[in-house]
Amino acid sequence: MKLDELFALLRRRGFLWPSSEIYGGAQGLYDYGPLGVALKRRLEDAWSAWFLGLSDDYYPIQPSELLPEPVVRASGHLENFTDPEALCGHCHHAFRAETVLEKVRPEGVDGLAPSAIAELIAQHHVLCPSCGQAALTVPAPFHLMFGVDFGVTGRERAYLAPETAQGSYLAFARMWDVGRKTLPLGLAVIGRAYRNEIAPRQVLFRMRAFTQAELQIFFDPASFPVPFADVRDERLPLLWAARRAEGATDIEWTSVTDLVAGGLPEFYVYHLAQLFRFLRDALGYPAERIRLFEKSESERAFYNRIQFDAEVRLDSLGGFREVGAVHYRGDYDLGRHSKGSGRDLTVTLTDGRRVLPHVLEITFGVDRNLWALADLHLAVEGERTVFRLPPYLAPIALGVLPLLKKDHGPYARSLLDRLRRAGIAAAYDSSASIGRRYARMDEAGVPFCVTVDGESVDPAGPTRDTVTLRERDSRAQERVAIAEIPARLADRLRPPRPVTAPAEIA
RNA sequence: GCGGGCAUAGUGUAGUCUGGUUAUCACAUAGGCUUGCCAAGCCUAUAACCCGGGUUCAAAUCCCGGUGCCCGCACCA
Repeated sequence: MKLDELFALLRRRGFLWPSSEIYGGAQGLYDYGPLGVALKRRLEDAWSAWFLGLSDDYYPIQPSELLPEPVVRASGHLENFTDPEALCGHCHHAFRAETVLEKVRPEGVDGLAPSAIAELIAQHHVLCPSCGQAALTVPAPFHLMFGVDFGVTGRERAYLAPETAQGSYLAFARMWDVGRKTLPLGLAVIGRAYRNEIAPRQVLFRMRAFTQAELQIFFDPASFPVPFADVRDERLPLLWAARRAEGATDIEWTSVTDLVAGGLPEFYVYHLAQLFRFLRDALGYPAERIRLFEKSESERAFYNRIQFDAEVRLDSLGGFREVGAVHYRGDYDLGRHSKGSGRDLTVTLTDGRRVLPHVLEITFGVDRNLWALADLHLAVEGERTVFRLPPYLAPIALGVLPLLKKDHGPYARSLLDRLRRAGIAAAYDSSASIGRRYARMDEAGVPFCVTVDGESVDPAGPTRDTVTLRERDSRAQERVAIAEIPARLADRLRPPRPVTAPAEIA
């Protein structure tokens, strides 16, 4: 489906729409409606079930979304947007103003206002290094982070977190004390992050406020044991940086054991495989639409030693898009915050060694994956539109429909209540024809419907208290006793957990 | 930010060039009749000219400015 078409459908059904819509919309901001909220929550629950299920030493936390200025100074985020840029109005290339002006002003341009820099460029007739035209302009400084006044004096600054990871680094010391004082220690955050993107575009893929699910694993660089047997038979769809440099774009399915033999650390490959499995097995992305894109040294941030982005091929966005990643960040983060806070963040292990833990980060874009779920599972099949979400992700699990509103409505109402009490996210619909209602349920991704008919309410008959249970994907119907419904659906409404290898028996 | 294109009910559209009655049609939505398990039919209802200014007796229509979206480029620690 094309982007416009998919977005229109999601908006019409109340999954999501542009924020401040009645004012024409706010760029890069989106609101979720009832179905969107429910889908997002189930996606987050599925993520938690999977990644917290990897180890008893991985814990959820919920850090603040507001970071005091010293924190973002230490993390490096503050310095990274202070470089004024010079843009060429002719060829549209962008350059660091400092680079362009290094000959006429060797002391640098730090602290100069954009207007002052523009004046320097004009005075010295600086030409565009790329096309040679005198068309350089200096736009107002671009702030990646949203800064806010903090405290009553207004002199202190705080920033909306540009990534949730920082909260985990800040919480590490506390969680070390709270926990079992062993490594590895994983901290999982599902939270909002904020970036003042230059050009928000492509709906949920470039937002100014978005939700990330991230797992930061702190580990001893000398030893990070993982249950590698759990993934030993897995093959991963890789796109190597070196092969890309040669112009190749084809995916190479490679076994995880070969990856380890090729030099990647076992702990890295294990978690990369788990991310791949989550996308394929829990979110139901077709394996052939997933690829693991290795970032070359120049493409990744300097502190990332190994980075593969998990990408999914989406028709609505015309190609592969990043939906998650695994970063080996070394000791960069704790090192920066150790220096910035003045607090020693090294820990003493049981063998007496003091180490500054390294970080493995598994990051996952919640909104992006919500979009990917819609792109990959929402299908127009002739007259029919079906949202084939895995049942445990469906916003509504069960539709309760009276075949005839008058005759079966009251019974269906009380059935609805009973099923809700059993913990099933059920919805009632009595309007229009039964076929139309099934169609609406299909479009909203409801995996199951029960229909109350004359047989259900027949006081004497043997079919009393039975209903037809309809499955979205097959449209098959079956007559079942009401009492059996919760048990029948329970397994299919629970998100999957990572598969573990059977214990080896000596 | 730059270049190009687009903007009419919830969705898709007619009307715009060539200004002129109450803005077209379909689907969707709500209620009713009918119907007894897959978007059937009939009746009724709700609902739109992106915003601001200008020209004109009169603007959805012409002009200017703005905003938003789409595509490409740039940007995306």
